[in-house]
Amino acid sequence: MTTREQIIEAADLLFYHQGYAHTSFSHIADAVKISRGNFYYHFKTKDAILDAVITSRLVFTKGLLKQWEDASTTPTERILSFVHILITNQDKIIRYGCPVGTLNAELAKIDHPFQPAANKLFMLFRTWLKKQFIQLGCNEKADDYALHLLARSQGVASLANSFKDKKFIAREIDFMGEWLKQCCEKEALN
Amino acid sequence: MTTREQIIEAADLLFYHQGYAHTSFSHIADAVKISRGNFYYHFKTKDAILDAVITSRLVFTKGLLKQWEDASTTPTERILSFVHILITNQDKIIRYGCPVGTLNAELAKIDHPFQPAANKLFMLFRTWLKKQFIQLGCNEKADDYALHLLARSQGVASLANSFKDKKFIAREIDFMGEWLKQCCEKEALN
DNA sequence: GTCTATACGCCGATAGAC
DNA sequence: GTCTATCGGCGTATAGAC
Repeated sequence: MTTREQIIEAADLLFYHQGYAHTSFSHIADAVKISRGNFYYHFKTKDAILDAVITSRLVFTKGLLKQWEDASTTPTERILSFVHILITNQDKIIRYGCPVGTLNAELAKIDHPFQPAANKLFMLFRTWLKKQFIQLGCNEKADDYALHLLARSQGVASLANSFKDKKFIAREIDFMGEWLKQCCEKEALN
Repeated sequence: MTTREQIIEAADLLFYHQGYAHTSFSHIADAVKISRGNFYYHFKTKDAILDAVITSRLVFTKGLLKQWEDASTTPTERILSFVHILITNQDKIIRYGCPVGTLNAELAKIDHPFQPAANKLFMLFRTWLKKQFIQLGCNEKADDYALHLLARSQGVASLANSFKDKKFIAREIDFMGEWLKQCCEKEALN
């Protein structure tokens, strides 16, 4: 792995764990075990690292969605794959929150020029979920439902992070499963 | 209003608008129009201001809940009062997110000793909502429903902040109203 | 209570040797 | 490509005059 890739990986993790504002060049340089001076050979500004981290996360997320796409045959199963990241990543979520949500919130708060770029991460999930709901037959409401499920997941991540409660996550996943079932039944009537 | 109170008010606003980490003594001193030196007469450390701000928000929130309690006669109406802050404060939420959620997220991320104190704000809403659901007749599920509604609100605030979308907020409020109606009907059957 | 002056460290960023 | 040395600015925090 090149030094540049190592920097992006370390910055990605530190931005998630400590937040963007709180992470300094020294933190990243220490993590990669290079000097601060060398650091500037690879990235001129802090924003340049953020840009690279967001791009890297976008690539990773596209791969993840593709993987869910290939692993399941029905849209319901695919939507449940999305919901289940709350379980898979529950320890990290309880400790650091949702990586997408917390980055967006932080950048929005300081009015950072890259907030729209970070929002593309949400957009990936939104359009992917919308596609699944269209396949379920909810044509006009597909985008509304996609945003709804995204919001529910964000809310669960946010409260799980504040209350440090795993049982709450499990309960909410059940609620989301019931809601999804209701959606399917409603569509079956039409 | 005393200088101390002015400082707390200015810090409260700045912590909400810019975040805790990003707000410096200079920012607050400028807002109150006092010198940095004078500042330290009132608060020795930055954490001391945070402590005062959290206490102030707790007092304000208790007053708000009491107000909702007095203004409505049915638990359903009271719960809807809670839901409607998303509309009342929608401009601020779109710009800065939820003041409770974003503070909790920020403090959790830097592992700040006052994160549990900030979580008391969520706890106020949780126990108040639980009380309303008990009055609705959902005894065993009251706390689950309280956390559920809190999570839904957090999710809406989070995505509204990222996508800057008012129509989304209105739609989700409708969904929450439907959900609440379903809760009532379910209890009426028992 | 309020001010100015000041200490000291960490920040992002640059210059230049190897 | 990697390093050390260094800059100017801002951060928290203190001392002491008024």
